[in-house]
Amino acid sequence: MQFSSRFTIATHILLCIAMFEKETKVTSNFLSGSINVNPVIIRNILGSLSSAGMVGIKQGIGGAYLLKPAKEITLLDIFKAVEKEESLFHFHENPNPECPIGRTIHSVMDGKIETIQSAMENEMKDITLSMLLEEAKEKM
Amino acid sequence: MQFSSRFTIATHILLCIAMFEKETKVTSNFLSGSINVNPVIIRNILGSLSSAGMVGIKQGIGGAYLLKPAKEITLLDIFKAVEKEESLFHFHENPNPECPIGRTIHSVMDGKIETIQSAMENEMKDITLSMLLEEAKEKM
DNA sequence: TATGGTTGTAACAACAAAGGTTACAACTAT
DNA sequence: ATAGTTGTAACCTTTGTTGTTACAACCATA
Repeated sequence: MQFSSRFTIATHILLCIAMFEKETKVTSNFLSGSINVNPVIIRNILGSLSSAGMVGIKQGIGGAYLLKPAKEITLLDIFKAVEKEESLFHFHENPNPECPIGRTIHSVMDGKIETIQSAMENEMKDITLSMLLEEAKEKM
Repeated sequence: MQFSSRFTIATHILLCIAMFEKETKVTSNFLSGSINVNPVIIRNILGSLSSAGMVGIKQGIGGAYLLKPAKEITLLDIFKAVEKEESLFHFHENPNPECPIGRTIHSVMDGKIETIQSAMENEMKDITLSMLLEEAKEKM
């Protein structure tokens, strides 16, 4: 099982906006061309990024723009904008309370799962859009 | 998007084996009772744990047993036994090479994704089955 | 050697999520 | 008024998860 490509697409979208918003109108069609996925999917993801307060979108005339400096947008922000699940892990729901393990597994595992998820989120929190943009520019 | 419950089920299975293998025959039916899922699903997951060298399963007579001390089985071992995907993240496949971002995004993001995944795996590597078993016993 | 409790696996089915597509009303600078 | 755009609804296909029945193969034991 993998995270959906919404996360990498959303990151790609934000990189494109950060890169091009000064010189051109960044529409869903423009983004569709760079990312190579259907413009409707772009618009949906763009909607999530907009709900999360990262981008603004110009009605009618079209075009998306950053609402925050790239330095203040982290991979965690992006991830949370497009992946709505609270927990990474799906716990089997009805362990048998008459079994000593079934009765205790939730209280044992819940904390571990939280620790694991936090480790991942902390790593994401340390990577900003501006870092990615700088790296991309170096490699062009 | 969440990981399948195979991971928590597999952990539950191993805890049950570690807890009960001395006193009773741990069959898929026995496990099914504690975990409260279909025995066939148990048998499939048990098969993955067996392929990964963590448990042995007695043909004909039935019953599963640990092949390693609980101290040497980590949550990462369990996770890898039941989740076969190499990467946690699904990357959109065909970014446009004619766009400067499309051309570079893979080389920029691949390393970040690896870092994030490693952070998670390192955390999993530090939690052993014996730790979970001790905690469970305390809470009984 | 026949039995009975197991395992391993095939073959389904139901359901949900991801990803894609077409279509179109609503919006707005020009 | 027009033309380009957004937001969204309504589909579709594919894949993965979870659950189920069925049954051949296995093996300790009576």
